[in-house]
Amino acid sequence: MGDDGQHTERHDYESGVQLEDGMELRVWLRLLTCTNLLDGAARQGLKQAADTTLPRFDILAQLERHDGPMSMGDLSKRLMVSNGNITGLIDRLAGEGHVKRTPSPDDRRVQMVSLTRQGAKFFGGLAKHHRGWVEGMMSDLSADEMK
Amino acid sequence: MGDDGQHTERHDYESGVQLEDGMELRVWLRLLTCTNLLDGAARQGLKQAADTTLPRFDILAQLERHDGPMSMGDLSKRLMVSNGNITGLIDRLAGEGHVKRTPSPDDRRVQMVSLTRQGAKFFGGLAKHHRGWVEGMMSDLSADEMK
DNA sequence: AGCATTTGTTTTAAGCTTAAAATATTCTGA
DNA sequence: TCAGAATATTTTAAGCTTAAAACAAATGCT
Repeated sequence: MGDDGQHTERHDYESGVQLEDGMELRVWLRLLTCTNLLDGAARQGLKQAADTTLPRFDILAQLERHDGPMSMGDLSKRLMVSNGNITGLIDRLAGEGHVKRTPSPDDRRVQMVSLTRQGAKFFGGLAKHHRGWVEGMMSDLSADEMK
Repeated sequence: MGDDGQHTERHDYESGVQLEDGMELRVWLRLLTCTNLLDGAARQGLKQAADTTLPRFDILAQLERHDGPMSMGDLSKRLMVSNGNITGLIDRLAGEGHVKRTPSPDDRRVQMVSLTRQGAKFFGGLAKHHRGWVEGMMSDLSADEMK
């Protein structure tokens, strides 16, 4: 397959005429493309390793770090995504038995979410795998650069 | 590439137990969150300014830059997304009158996509607006850093 | 107490994304 | 020539995401 014939193509838009005109725009688009690629790689890894997804991983990570139940709203704020989004993700994670919902005793509007034992165990293995992957990818960053 | 990676890890014992343990993972998650936020901001801007989306913008940008029809496959490779994805996006852009499909005369499997006059005009205004936005966001990057 | 506002969650509608299956067409080698 | 492999696109099923509407419950004000 001729997948690698990109060198010739790359030449024509990085050395083009309006270099300074669209510079920021191009950086921006390139940046988006890069993060999309990394994202895709992570997604594939999680899918293959444990048949799960990045958003679910994020939620498990958040719950594990918090060490105690969190409300739907807490999760929504912490992960900075819409609350409707959290509802669906927790539905699926609960269906898999990784988390459970418990109505708050203080406020009947609130659902508290916590890791099940199974979920904690699952995340343990997952984090180990994923950490290795991320470390490999970041091996060229020093500790300072990370900050 | 492994300049100083090992050294830093070895000397991290002084700063708490799990600091080095989850560092990369945390950087990774933070990074994802950040790009999601930027992405969301861009999405909102495009939505409000022109009732369009980032993926559609990307396609228009690609078509404008290429200056001539591109096949579905070209777009798919260039934007590095699945071809099924392109199909849907082009459907919508065509519905809006911004692009048009033309069967290739050479290969009856191929659909060539090109900007309509309306699409080119639309993208003109869009790029102007979006460039301003991106420039504002990148005002703290030097030209070297962009590369 | 009673009514309006606010807050927490879910539902809905629309769009983005992928992987995999289905189609249609072209290319290739016996 | 013609069957099988490769290529280009579309379709399908599933999941993620958001904004906005709908609900439910708590809070505040009079």
